[in-house]
Amino acid sequence: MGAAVALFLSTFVNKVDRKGRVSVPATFRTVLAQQSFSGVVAFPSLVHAAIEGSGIDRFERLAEGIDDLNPFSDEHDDFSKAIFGKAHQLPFDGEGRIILPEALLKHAGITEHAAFVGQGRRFQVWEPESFARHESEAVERAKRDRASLRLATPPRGGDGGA
Amino acid sequence: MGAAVALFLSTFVNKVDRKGRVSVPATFRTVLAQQSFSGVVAFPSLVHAAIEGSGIDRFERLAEGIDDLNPFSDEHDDFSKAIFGKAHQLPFDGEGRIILPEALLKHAGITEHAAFVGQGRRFQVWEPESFARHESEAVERAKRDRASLRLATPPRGGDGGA
DNA sequence: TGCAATTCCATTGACCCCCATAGAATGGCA
DNA sequence: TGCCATTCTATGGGGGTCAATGGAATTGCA
Repeated sequence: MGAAVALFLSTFVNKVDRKGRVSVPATFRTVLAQQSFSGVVAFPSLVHAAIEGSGIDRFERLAEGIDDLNPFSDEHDDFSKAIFGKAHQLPFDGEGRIILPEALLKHAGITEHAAFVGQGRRFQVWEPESFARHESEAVERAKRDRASLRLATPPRGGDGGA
Repeated sequence: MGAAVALFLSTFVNKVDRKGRVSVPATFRTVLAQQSFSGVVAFPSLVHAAIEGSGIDRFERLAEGIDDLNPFSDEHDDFSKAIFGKAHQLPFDGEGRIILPEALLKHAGITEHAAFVGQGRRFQVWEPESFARHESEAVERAKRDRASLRLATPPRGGDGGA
């Protein structure tokens, strides 16, 4: 096997069992297992009904930035509460599963299945149907914005384009 | 045991028993137990009705920082009184509990339950309901200002780490 | 000797480790 | 090229362990 790529790619839907356990996709696991904490760090997305996930390394760096810059500033205090305060360390069990805490499940509306969506350096976990809707809406928005973008472009002198 | 993570994450609400004892969350404890003093250093927050907590190491660094910068300034004097003068060293008992001093309990309005809020390199202890109110505001502000967070994160290339 | 604080012990319930199974993917071999 | 063996992933379940909590016993101090 080649060197594992440190990126989270593609989407996997796994089952949440009766105990609340979910298998983290194997390709995600190989990225996460290399880090100083063997598991996932997860917190509720500030904008979506979804869970944001990444390895601990990302958080260590974030903490450095926040703490070193200004340990007593109010803005950083807010961010700390919104992110660190709501983050959870979710260790892998022997089979590479994690347990999603009640608060996160609720925030994302997850019950039976969880969709792991790769986003490069991090990933999100969604309720599958909710994600499907979000995805199609995103496409719709893209379409619409694309149109308005054209209308918005000021008519340049010269040729109108191809 | 996995590699210990040097970050305080999540929020835990624990009970304060009749003797004033509170269990420090186990994940916090593992961070704190590695340090030169096995316990918590706590002082009243300068801005909130909450207790600021961390390990002794961070406190020592803070002391160095303050002292090195300007040992004879008024600022230094004020800081020393506001923080060092009101700080307490709270040792763990055999079960990993601490006793919060009366002054700190009163400052935070804590009676029956205490919420330990992870903030990365440090943490805060709140009265749970009081925290719930504060938290939703903090999250709102964080949402609004979240663009600036990106600026705070140090631009780091992906280091593999060992 | 009495009060307060610390240490020790006990209980409960949640979580983690171990084992087991099925299906898919991979590789080897004829 | 097709079949079989091996490996790995996803999933299910049971039991041991540890964390949180309460109370008793012991120590220290006035």
